[in-house]
Amino acid sequence: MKNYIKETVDLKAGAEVILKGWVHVYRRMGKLGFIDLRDSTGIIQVVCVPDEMTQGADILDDVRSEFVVSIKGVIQERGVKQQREDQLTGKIEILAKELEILSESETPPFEIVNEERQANEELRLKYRYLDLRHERMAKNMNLRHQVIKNFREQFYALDFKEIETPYLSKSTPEGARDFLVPSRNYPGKFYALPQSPQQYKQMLMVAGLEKYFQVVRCFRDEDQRGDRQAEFTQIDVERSFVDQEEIINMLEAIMIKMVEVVAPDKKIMSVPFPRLTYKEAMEKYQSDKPDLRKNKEDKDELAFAWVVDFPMFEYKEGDERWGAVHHPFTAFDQADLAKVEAGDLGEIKAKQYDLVLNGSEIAGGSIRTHSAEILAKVFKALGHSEEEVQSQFGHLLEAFKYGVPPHGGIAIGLDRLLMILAGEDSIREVMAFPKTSDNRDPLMDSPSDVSKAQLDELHLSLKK
RNA sequence: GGGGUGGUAGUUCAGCUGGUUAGAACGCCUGCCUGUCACGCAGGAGGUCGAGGGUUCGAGUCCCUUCCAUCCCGCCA
Repeated sequence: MKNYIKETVDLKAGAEVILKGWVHVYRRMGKLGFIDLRDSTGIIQVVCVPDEMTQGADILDDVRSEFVVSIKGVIQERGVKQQREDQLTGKIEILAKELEILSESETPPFEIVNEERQANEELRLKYRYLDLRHERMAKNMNLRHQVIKNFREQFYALDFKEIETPYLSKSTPEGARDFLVPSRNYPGKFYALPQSPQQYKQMLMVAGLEKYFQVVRCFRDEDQRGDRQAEFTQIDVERSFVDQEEIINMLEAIMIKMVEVVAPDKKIMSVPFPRLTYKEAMEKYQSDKPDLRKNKEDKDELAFAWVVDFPMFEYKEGDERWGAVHHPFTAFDQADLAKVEAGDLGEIKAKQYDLVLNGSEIAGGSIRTHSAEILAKVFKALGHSEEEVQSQFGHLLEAFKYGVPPHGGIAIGLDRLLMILAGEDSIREVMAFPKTSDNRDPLMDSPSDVSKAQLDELHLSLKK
């Protein structure tokens, strides 16, 4: 057992403690040794005076940065001149009685103590376990934990059920490229990693769960950006018997409370969140994710805004075909059904809503079309053949024949939200093990070659 | 797929119109130091200047090729 460093501030002078952690900084003053000891909860100064030590005085010469050590000692108040107001443990220190080296460390490839100078990202990712020792990264990981914990608690309190959906799923034609997983048992067939649990959560609504949420990984095989990763995390939410207004109000309340609890120093610009139509946003800000901050330099400013009334369909110039702006399951006004049937897709508004924060889209959702009949018309308007629709969406259309509640939902882009809360410029700074901009993982060295035997088992051969 | 920027010590960088032995800071190693706190002081090690080719009396510097990194556009229902 050990005492955690943050607990030491609650103990009285003279109390005996056993601390275990990493040597953050080691200062040698002749025979004296000062160890700034770091553990997951903080940093505290340990004074090693050989005459006071019953064990380990002989290894004071051997201690180096990032060694893992165990220290038995007593808490003592610092002299008045030695007190440090800016540190949590700045008024106390540990007088070491016993020192033991539990594990040595080679000199790290970059400095852990110096936070200002960042090594290049490739190197940081290769030694991510060292990079995460940086105070800033440790803070970001803690923030990530706190935000997920807070969302979970709020959804639990609202009686939402947390249900997991499969990662081995089915390839879908719309949207981003899928990551494919070859099937061993079915030669030539593939699973796909989900771009989102969209269809599963809708079927959970058919199942009668009414309130679902999940902290879920999503996968999209597209090129990366500062705010985009091939795999990322969503807080995915779906609810039955709701309209757009109810989803918006629910998420807005959750978001406000989360900020209050987790990031109390942040200032939300306006409550309730402003609402703009897609048209207004494009006309006023030339963007469907406008940045409404007054002072863009102020990292504590949070300007949330809802963007609503998105167009249902858009013409994809590259592909020369119509596609759904959000996805084909998005609902639209019944009055526009005739236009859909006629293929007049330009002016139809979707029951879709995006939550924007400081110029980033951090959540998006819609009310879904729960009529198999209407969905079939949408697919037809988008140019999907009967067979295609049956093979890709047949299961959902089938499900909708058995008493489907009206439903809708939203998904929060957790990483982007965290990026903004942490004041980071890249989503990678709030992910423990992100990939590089070209989708590699320098730490695990993936993607990697696989053996001929593995390929054979999967009925695959590589093109030359 | 396209464009921008970059690659010099372990790390972050400087290195001018080509010119003598390629520098700084931090880190690392050795020694000194009983109140330091990113301690200090003294000394030291550490470089195929991404790689290959070319121009030149001479290339870290100019040219070509190539590799790598990074940001953006395309792409991201």
